[in-house]
Amino acid sequence: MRRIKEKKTEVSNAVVKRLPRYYRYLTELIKQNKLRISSTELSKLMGVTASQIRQDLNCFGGFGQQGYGYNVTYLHGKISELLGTDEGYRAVIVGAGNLGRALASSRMFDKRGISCVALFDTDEKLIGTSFYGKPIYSIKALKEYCLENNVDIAVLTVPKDAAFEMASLLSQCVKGIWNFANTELNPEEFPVIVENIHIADSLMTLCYEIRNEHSEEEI
Amino acid sequence: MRRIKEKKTEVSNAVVKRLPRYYRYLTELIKQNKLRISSTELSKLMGVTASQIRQDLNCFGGFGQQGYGYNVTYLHGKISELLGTDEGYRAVIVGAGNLGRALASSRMFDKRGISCVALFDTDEKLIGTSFYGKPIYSIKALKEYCLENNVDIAVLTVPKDAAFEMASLLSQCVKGIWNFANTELNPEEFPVIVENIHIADSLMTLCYEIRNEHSEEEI
DNA sequence: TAGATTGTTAATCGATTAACAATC
DNA sequence: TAGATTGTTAATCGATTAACAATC
Repeated sequence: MRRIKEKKTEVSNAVVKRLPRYYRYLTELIKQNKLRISSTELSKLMGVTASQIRQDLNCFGGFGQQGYGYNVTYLHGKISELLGTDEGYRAVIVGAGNLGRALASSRMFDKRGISCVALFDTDEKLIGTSFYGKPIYSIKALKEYCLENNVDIAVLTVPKDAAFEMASLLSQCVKGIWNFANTELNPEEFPVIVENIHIADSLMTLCYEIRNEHSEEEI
Repeated sequence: MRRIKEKKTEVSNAVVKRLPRYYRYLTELIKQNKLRISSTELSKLMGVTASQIRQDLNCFGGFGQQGYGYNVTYLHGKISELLGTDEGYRAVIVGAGNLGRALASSRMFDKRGISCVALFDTDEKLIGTSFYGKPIYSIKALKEYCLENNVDIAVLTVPKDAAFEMASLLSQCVKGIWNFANTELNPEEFPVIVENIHIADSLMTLCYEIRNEHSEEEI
């Protein structure tokens, strides 16, 4: 029998949510042919403290070198690994409406080592066609397709009312659901990883800030 | 001379970012004809503590009543107000690509009291046409249009390279920029409210979790 | 070696939770 | 009135920052 758990006292959610941002900045630095960077320099670029950067990275092990800083390519590689970009994850988009198609046409997946392999919909007019080189299949074929093709991730862009049922089905054939449907899927109810995304929440935050900025002046 | 500031010791960002979620749950409760709700009941529904709900709401004043709880419609109205849904904000979409059109076709804006009035692009083939009843204009007309039509919000869905220049222009004619471009606009550099949104970050978080869930088993 | 910068511990800060008096 | 539940203060918890010894 092996050891019980790897997790080094379980990395906090706050840290995990910052990883993609590090990933983006490091990708940019590589493009600029930057070879090394210190936590202080990166902190200025990103608008965070150097302490936070060192603390964050050390949750996963020592990626830097005293007196030198961090090797940009090496660090980028390590963070990519943490985020699973080298796992060759495969994704499908469930719901070929405007949002589903916008996601399908973006280079977001490719850039992160994920293959977006197909779309699924109920619309007979769409089934059998393709979009940006990706086939659109009937939702009836979804489960079988995912199991046979080792699909890891389902991007859920169906109408609210269909979301729960679809998530139940997907729980049986994928590892994670990226949910754009305008309803929250309670992660406890599904035996897979669920990430709910509510784009409009950020729009409302923006409105809150606009409103507050301007009401201050009136007082 | 009036008082210096309204702000009741400035509501924390953590609280503000939770408001849209309360808003969504309350909208749902109204649909279900629920008249009143206690913080305990709502906490179970949302998977947070009752303490947090009461604490959050009290940043903005007493919306409840001892011994009774919260009137759903009243509370929904108060939160709507905080989020500016009754301000009649007007938005334009800058960039009529797949994402821009997906946003333009969604009911997200209407549902939150925001009028999405037009799209802008550089593509001559699109200029002069309309999409979901919204006109598509040349980006050359952007500034003048925003000023003349009292546009409050610009949704930025242009390619990365054009984002900075566009944001500088928009700073002169709108109150807030909702930035989907794959680059971060430093809010300090622009004299308007900027909300950067990186959809793919949430996808990467999902990948991180999938990867960690499954690697645990191997140990 | 001297200088730089990490890794890591300890101190601080802020956010969350618990508790309960106020009051409907 | 008695019961329920808020508003609010105090206690706890966790996350961020500061400091510095380790070391490249």
